[in-house]
Amino acid sequence: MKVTIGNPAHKGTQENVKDHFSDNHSTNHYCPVTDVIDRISDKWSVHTIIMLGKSDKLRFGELKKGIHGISQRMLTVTLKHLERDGLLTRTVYPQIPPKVEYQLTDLGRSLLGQLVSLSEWAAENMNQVLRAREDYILKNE
Amino acid sequence: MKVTIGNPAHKGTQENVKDHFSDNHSTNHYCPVTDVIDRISDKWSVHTIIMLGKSDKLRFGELKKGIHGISQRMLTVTLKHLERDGLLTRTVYPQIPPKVEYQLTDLGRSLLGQLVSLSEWAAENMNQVLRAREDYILKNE
DNA sequence: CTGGATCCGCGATGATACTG
DNA sequence: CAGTATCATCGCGGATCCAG
Repeated sequence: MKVTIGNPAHKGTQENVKDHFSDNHSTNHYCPVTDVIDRISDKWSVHTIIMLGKSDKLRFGELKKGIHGISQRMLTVTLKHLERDGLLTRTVYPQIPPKVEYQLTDLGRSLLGQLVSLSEWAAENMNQVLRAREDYILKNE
Repeated sequence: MKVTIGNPAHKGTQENVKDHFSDNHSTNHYCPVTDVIDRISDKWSVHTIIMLGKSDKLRFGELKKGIHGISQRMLTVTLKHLERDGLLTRTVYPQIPPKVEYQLTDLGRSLLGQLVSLSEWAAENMNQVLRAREDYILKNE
């Protein structure tokens, strides 16, 4: 079987899948795939990165206002995680009232590229997914 | 909704981000990004898709054995979700003992491409992330 | 062999109140 | 403005038992 990949920049995909799979499941050692999944498994992280990808620098309040539905606490936690992982920088201006700006690092922007690619996939294929769900419901009743 | 098609790589990223951002946060309507995030936010889904991407067709037991750490229940739930969303097919062979085979659909394989790309990003950049974490720890003590 | 059904603990998350 | 601290909840996911 041959896997057809949309991104021509990567060759030998089948082997890569195998490699990553081996890394994931054959040992109990550190697994980069699991790690990155853990990072983006939190939807707030994804929304935050995409948000910063749009606007370069943003303040805490701007992020809170822009990311629909996020609580103050989760925004704080999310930003701390992303900063810890080197995906964004946190700049504090020592003034009253406080001002803090967040900005993607180069690393963060490279991940942004992946997430945009993923969101494009979502936009292109969501109709198929929705139709599959309808068929599934019809089939099981 | 307009989406820029083609190799996403890193060109034109800013504009695409803006489009998707508008879709995501400016309205309360259906959001494909949130939807796809919900799908891959579950690490078992990702592992399952990658697993199937490696081996074409797999039986329940083979998946269970291959995906390290997954429980029977979560594998069942995960497979049901993926089938419902049209990402894989479930083929039952009416025999005793039962035999069920799972296989990615074309849609599933196209998502596999995205996930492989993401895992490649993870493999290439995990060292930077790990170093950032160490620095973060050192900085905060 | 391939699940379905049930119970349940725990971590993630939201809400709220408070602070420099 | 930009958080911190605390509490309550709620759903994910593991364990277990059962069935076709």
